[in-house]
Amino acid sequence: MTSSKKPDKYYAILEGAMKVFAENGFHKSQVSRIAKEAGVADGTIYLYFKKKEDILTSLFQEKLGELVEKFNRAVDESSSAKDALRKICEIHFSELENNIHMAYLTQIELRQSDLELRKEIGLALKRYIILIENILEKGKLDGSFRPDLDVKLVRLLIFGGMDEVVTSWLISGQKYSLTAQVGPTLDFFMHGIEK
Amino acid sequence: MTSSKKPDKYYAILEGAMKVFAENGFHKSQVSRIAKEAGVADGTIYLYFKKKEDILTSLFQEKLGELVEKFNRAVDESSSAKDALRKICEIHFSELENNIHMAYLTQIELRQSDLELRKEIGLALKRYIILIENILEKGKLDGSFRPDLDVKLVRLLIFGGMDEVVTSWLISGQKYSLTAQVGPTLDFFMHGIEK
Amino acid sequence: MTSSKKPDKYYAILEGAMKVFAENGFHKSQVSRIAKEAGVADGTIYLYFKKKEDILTSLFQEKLGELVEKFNRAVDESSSAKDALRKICEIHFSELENNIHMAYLTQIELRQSDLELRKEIGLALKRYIILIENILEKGKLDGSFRPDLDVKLVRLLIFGGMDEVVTSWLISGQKYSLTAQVGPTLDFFMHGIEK
Amino acid sequence: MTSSKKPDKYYAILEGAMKVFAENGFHKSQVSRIAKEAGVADGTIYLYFKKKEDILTSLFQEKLGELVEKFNRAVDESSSAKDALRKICEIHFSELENNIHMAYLTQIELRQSDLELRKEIGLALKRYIILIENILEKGKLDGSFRPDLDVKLVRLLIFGGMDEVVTSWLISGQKYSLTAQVGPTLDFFMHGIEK
DNA sequence: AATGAATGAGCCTTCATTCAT
DNA sequence: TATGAATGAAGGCTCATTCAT
Repeated sequence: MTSSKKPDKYYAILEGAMKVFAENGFHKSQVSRIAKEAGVADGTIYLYFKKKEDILTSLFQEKLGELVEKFNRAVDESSSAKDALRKICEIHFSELENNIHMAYLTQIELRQSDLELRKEIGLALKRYIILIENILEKGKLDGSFRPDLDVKLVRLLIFGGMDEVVTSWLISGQKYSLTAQVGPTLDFFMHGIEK
Repeated sequence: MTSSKKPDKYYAILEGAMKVFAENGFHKSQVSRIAKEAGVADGTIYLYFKKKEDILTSLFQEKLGELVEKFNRAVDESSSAKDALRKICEIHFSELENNIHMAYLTQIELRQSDLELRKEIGLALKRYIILIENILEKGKLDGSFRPDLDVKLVRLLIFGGMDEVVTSWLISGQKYSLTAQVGPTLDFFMHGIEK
Repeated sequence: MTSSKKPDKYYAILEGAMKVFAENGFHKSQVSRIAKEAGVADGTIYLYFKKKEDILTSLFQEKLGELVEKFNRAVDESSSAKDALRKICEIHFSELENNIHMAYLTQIELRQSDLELRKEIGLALKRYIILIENILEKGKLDGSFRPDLDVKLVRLLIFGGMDEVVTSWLISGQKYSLTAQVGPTLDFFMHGIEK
Repeated sequence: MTSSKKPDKYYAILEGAMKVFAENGFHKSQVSRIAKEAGVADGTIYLYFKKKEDILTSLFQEKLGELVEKFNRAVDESSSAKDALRKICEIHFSELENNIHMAYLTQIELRQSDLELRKEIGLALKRYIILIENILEKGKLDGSFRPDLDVKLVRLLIFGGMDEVVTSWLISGQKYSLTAQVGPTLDFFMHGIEK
């Protein structure tokens, strides 16, 4: 836990930001609005964050940290590589389905940033991507996955596929169940489309 | 060609915008900078576009239109559903690999927009997504693809996978060949990861 | 008639301007809007008027010219100074009551101008003011008006009084009859308020 | 005093605006110029006023408020309706004669506004107009003024007359004494022009 | 640590005017 | 004369950030 000693206001600001960002998007969210939502003065925000953008990245890292914890625990408890992949997909979909603010944050707001910030976010995502990579490696080793798998590539195809499914579901207005897509998604990842 | 009769300045502005957006990102690109790049006066831009944002969406639709043309031609000439899918992936990767500005535009800039704009972009992307869907349907019909395929889901998994591969390649600094990923990508789409 | 040889478009532009100014006010009226209303191209306006402001002053002088004609004829036909003053007031009120566009122009738009333009307008108004002054002088001479009248001052008090009555009527939304005020107004001018 | 608790900067901005408006007119006065004159940053103005136009109306209401105070005190101390009317005219003329900036503001700048703003100004002026009306009513009651006086009309004739005298004096370049006009003006209001 | 009033750089957009045709 | 596409100066307003208290 890197953040265990951060003061309450730090989290209050992050919570306020999460709400305001989700409602208005990053560029249309004023710092003063976040301050009001967090119940602090405008200037106070700058005691905890250097720039407005830092709130966004901190928020992401904080939330992603929690998520990766869950992913790790699930993978540890899994009986096989295939089972681990299913758990990853289950958690990925269910966590975002059950937390719309978080979904907006990851699928919409975090994309609203320039290349530099995107790199930083990519860095934070790395832990998640590597988790998938490890599962793929394990599957290759125990013989359940193809031995010629390009793990660097496939981890992107898997992550990108899930990511797009979530974004599409979000933009559509969450009209259908996201978790119901876990089965068919896993199926595609495992067997592809060829008969 | 819906845009064949647009005056030269319209395209000059779009070209200027493409360059400026790719270099600085949408929010950090001044309209006056685009005007200078296009060789027109600031005000002239507003004879062709209502708002700054309209330049971005028009640019996207113009470029995507050209791309979809290429996709359509390739699919028409393809011998099978599998071949069509390969062509799609080939064009998707090669076009963006050979046009860095366009790649920045689609992978970075266009994501820097609020929900409303994202919906508009999603609408424009629909044509591409449906193209993929048609290929999947065709493969199901001729028996080369699994009969139980959820095309609505798989089209997203395929598009999302390719999209992520491109973004990752772009953010990494284009250190490796994107087109070299076509083979393994197709392989994953066809057979999945299970042995 | 100074304007008898002006081409049709000159008048078309003035008519268009009158309508547009009355609807939106001088500062919120675009030249292009006037051009459209007049059925000419934007640039054509500048063949007849040097600047946007010139349209306003020309319009005023043109219209005031017509009005002063009417005032002059009425005064010529009047039997006495008192009768002349009544006719002035009647025409002043009825002309504006029957021509709302003209009323907006004189009471609202023409005031929306800087000091320099105000002086020019004042100059155009001079003919009207002098008309009132002449009536006052005549009344002094024929003994029907007080011999100690300060005509330079009273002409302003009379004009200003009528002007305010019109403006008040206009701003109120023309809820009552303006011409019905002629009688009491004359009464005040003739006898004042003291018993 | 409704404004007694407004912070110093509020008044500093109003003073700056008064000067700048009087010198250049409302439309030609930049907000940044007012800020500089007031010794504050541009943005500070928007902490106290919503829009540029609000500075104008606030200025008017502040100043008119002060003036109406003076009018009220004078009327209270007056011995008769006629005396009250004289005091009104005296203050009206002398205040504007002794405060050229204020005179420009009321006679020129405040007229440079569209219908909507004019209505707002009319509303603010109401208090003054009603003051005159009350004097007229009082004079009718105590028998010193005509019993058949149309107070709603005459109050406008009186206000309009004085207003025009001030404007004319201002536009002429203040070449003569305005307060010297009080006597003859009152005379006209009391007896009219008939012998 | 906390405040929030104050700052001032920055920019999109409008629109009167011009000029090549 | 007439056009209308093109110009480009100009400025109101926002809002991330600072700093005196």
